[in-house]
Amino acid sequence: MNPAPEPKPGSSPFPVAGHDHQACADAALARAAAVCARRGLPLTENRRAVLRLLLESHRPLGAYELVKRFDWGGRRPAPAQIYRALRFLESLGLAHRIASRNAYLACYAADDGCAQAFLVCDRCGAAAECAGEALEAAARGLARAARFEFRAGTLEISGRCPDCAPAAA
Amino acid sequence: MNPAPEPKPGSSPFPVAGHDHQACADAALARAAAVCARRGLPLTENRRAVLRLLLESHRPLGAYELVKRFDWGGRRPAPAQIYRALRFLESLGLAHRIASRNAYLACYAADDGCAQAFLVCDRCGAAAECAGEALEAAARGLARAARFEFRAGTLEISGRCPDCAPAAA
DNA sequence: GAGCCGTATGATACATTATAACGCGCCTGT
DNA sequence: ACAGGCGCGTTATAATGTATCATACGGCTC
Repeated sequence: MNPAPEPKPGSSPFPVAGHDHQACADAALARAAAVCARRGLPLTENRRAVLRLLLESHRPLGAYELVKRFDWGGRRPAPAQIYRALRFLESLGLAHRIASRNAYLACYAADDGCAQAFLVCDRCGAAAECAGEALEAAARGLARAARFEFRAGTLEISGRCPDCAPAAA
Repeated sequence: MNPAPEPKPGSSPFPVAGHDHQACADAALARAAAVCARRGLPLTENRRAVLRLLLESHRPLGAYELVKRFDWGGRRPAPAQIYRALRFLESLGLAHRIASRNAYLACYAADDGCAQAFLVCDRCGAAAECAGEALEAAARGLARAARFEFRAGTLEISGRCPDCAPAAA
């Protein structure tokens, strides 16, 4: 749906202006390992590899894009392989599915069970995750008003990231 | 992803307790006709039929579910037919895509360009659309904080509708 | 160590969801 | 009339996601 070129190397991946990509990815990987350890679940080579790809991209990637990028000594994994890793990562909150794009984004900060928001740039595909009390409150308020039992909520916002906003429509 | 039985005939389609389904659908169809007329776009037989199916169901339907239900004198339309109608309806805000379900829901109230929310029952598949200032404000607030140019936002909340909440997990 | 069980893997096939492409017919404006 | 645009109907195909099954590997008990 979105051929979206990789964001220009120089430009920030949009959430933060001066952003140390490598440090950010390393930290997230370490955190992921800790999360898995705490739960006694293995962060296997496959899972780690998929997470690394997501972290390196810093934007949502489709499952088949992951298949393409997965360099596995010449061969390529079957889709199921990737989906299994994604499901695992999602179940632990280490990655999120961006439903409106059929794509998956690595998680950089743990948020348990609360409504989350994703800002996805229409132009370059960059995405940021965020959450806040206001969103949480709004989501729960809407649910309560409808006598609906809230379980989880995801807000997906499309628009233009700071790098792309000035550019032509 | 969700075989979801049609909600029991007696049970309310969840947003409202005493809900006149027929009147609601008729009103929505009339409103749709008005919207199309105002824009000078034809609400053709196909489009009307698809919208009617969505309205009659009162819950999100997949495109292929619409294909199956589309009674067309014995034959069945090709998916493209349905997708065209859906795209048209969506572009006019007469239907919405529920990305997390790959399904489409008829719209019962016009909301232009603001953040919308959908409450979708995990169990029976019933769905309600709602919107509110709090959500709108939260969405715009998150975007502003990230220096992100807001275009549109959709909040999809999963949980249990009033009919299903009391039922076992 | 031998057998057993649970989980993750690797592979094939398949299901589901969505779009591309093309020609036809209908309407509309001139 | 007739040219152009649009929606339709159709075929084919792309993109996305799952089911299934056999295997491998690690930990456990005996």
